[in-house]
This record gives sequence, C-alpha cells and structure tokens, in this order.
Amino acid sequence: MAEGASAVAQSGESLLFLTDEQLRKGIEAMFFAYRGFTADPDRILQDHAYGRAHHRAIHFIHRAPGTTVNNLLAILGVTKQSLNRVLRCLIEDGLVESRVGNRDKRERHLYLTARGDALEQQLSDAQRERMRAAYRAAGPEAVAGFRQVLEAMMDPDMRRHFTRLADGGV
Amino acid sequence: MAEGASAVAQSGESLLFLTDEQLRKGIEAMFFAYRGFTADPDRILQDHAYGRAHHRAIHFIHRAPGTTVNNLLAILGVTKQSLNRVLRCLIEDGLVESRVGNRDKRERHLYLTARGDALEQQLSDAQRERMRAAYRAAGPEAVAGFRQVLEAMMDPDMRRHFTRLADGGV
DNA sequence: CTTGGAAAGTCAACAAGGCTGACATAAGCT
DNA sequence: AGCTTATGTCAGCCTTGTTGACTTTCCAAG
Repeated sequence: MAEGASAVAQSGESLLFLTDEQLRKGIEAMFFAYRGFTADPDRILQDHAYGRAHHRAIHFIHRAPGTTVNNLLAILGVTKQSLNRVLRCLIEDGLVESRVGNRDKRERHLYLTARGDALEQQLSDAQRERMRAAYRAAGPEAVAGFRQVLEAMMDPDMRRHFTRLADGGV
Repeated sequence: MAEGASAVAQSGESLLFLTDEQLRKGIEAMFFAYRGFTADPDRILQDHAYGRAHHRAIHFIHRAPGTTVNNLLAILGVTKQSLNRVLRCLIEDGLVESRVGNRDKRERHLYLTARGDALEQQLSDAQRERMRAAYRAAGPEAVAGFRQVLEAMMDPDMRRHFTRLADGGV
C-alpha cells in the first residue's frame, strides 16, 4: 500500500517525490494547512457576524478596486445570487460602495469604504502574520517552491485570474 | 501600498520574500490552488450525491482504519453532530463499517467496506493525479519547499495530527 | 456495588453559503 | 426595434456547519 504504481516504472532519476505516499502527504498537508490559513480571519469575522464569503469579497475588492460584479463572479467562482447576498449585506453595512459605470452604465464598480478598508486591514494583517511566520520559518527557497507547486495546482482559468492579479493590473 | 512595513526595517539579508506584497500573493495562491485541489473530487462526489464532508471522512478512515469517532472528530475539527450525520449516511449506504470496540465497548471503530474503498480509490486517484502533475511540473526541490511552508502554516494541534498520520502509525 | 463521567448516538432548531430557476430592469449593440 | 449583457432580486432547496438537550452504554474509582 505504501509505494504507488507511479514509482514502480520510474527511470534512473529520483522520482520518489511522485510516489502515492508522497502525494498523499501533500494532500493532507493542503487540508491541514488550509485550516490554519483561514483560522485567524474566521475568528475575526465571527465578531462582526460575517463569514468567509464576506472576507473573499472584501479581499478581492480591496485587491482590484473598481472591479465589476461580473469580474468578481469570475474570480470567486460562485453564482451571482450567492455573491449578491454577500454584497448587498456589505453595501448596507457601509463597507462597500457600488458606483454605476461611466462608459457602461449597466456595470457596477465596487470600492471599499473607509470602514471596509479598516476591516480588510484587520483581516489581512492577521492572515499575513501567520503567512509571514510560515515563510520565515521555511525560508526563501521553500517559499519559491511553495508558490510554484500552488500555481501548478490551479485550474487554468483560476491561474489566469491569479497571474492577472499578481502581475499588477486590475 | 506595494511594499509593506515588514520590508522597511529589514537587515542586510534579502528579506524581500517577506514583503506584504509577496505574502498577499501567497495568500491568493492558497485560495486559488485550494479550489483546484478540491475540484476533481467534488465532481466525482456529485455523481454519488455526496459532499466534501463525506470525502473527508472517507479519506481519514482509509488513512487510519479502525480509528474511533472521537479521533476522527479531533482530526476533522467539527462537532460530533456534524460528523454523525455524514457517518450515518455512509454506514447506511454500506461504505463504512462501525464496529464496537473490544477493550472499550463504548467506542466505535470505523472501517471502509469494499464499496467504501472503491470510492476512496476513485476520489484519491483523481486528487493525486492533479497533485502529481503539479509536483512533476514544479520539481522535487519545489515540492520540498511546498511541504515545509504548508507545515509551518498549520495550527500546532493540526500539525500533531498531520505528523502522526504521516509518520506511519494509526 | 454504586456512581460519576466519558463515549457515542439522537433529536430539534438554526445559520451560512452554496445552488437553480424565474423574472425585472436598464443599457448597450446591431 | 429587437437581441444581448449586466445586474439585482425573489423563492426555494441542499449541504454542512453550529448549539442545546437528552439517552444509552459502559469503564473505573470510590
């Protein structure tokens, strides 16, 4: 059960990192790490009666101010009804502002208000703090590998969104 | 806004990988990668009218056959009512067997049936396939770094469970 | 041998956050 | 004028998490 079929037919090079056992460890590491990844923001959100869905919306509006609802939908990969519920709540609470588009008046452009920005700060400070500790503990080379593997794991569509956000532009 | 305060007060060494910008990219990479990570199993589960919660239970029962309900609760980090609903369903459907403990007859020891094992295979095959592709694309050094950062990101409790599972024993 | 407490199961109620389907409105495009 | 797009909204459903209350079973300490 330990070493999978993939390792059996390996060539001379060391492909032991591709054994089923190694892959399984990676899978479990993803599971446990993601729990840690969301733990700190989750605690903060509870105090504000928000959930992860609100966090995601806030994060990406902060990240790409003026983004449209449609763009946000594509990034988050949920239905507009799901997003709308969250967005309506954030707008009513005065964390997000929705401005009608100039060129295309059908579009709504989303911005964080001062209060929205404050919560975003609080959330991302907490999340970055854990990330920073993990990065520091693992070192720069490990971080580079971490990023490489994560990027390779994404669906192509998601990778497009990711690199578009990462490489500067809205 | 680009480079965070953490980078300002850095020493002579290159700590640029700890800038807020780099950390934010890592955070977004986790978000997008986790979506890919769960995408393939999610598709399979839909055909069987199960959800991610069922997958998690099946995964860890496969991983530690004979585990008790309490142990599973600690690993999954949910309430017993939540787990029980999922578990009852899996037992009724004949994917999981619940045996009364020998030493302590209050405990239930959980095992996958042949059918449960078949579904586990199908799910983990799909998930491993994506993982394998990502590992192969990134290379062994990147994978080592990936694992290091993930482990550093876990809560200590979760890291305990992780290493206990990874280092062999039930 | 009794009793306290742990392990497990169950019921009920609820909330967040996904989903689908249907429909309305406004605006852009042909 | 008519089709399409972007958005919002209503209603209803599902999964999966929560809390609280309660029961049964059973180990173990007094």
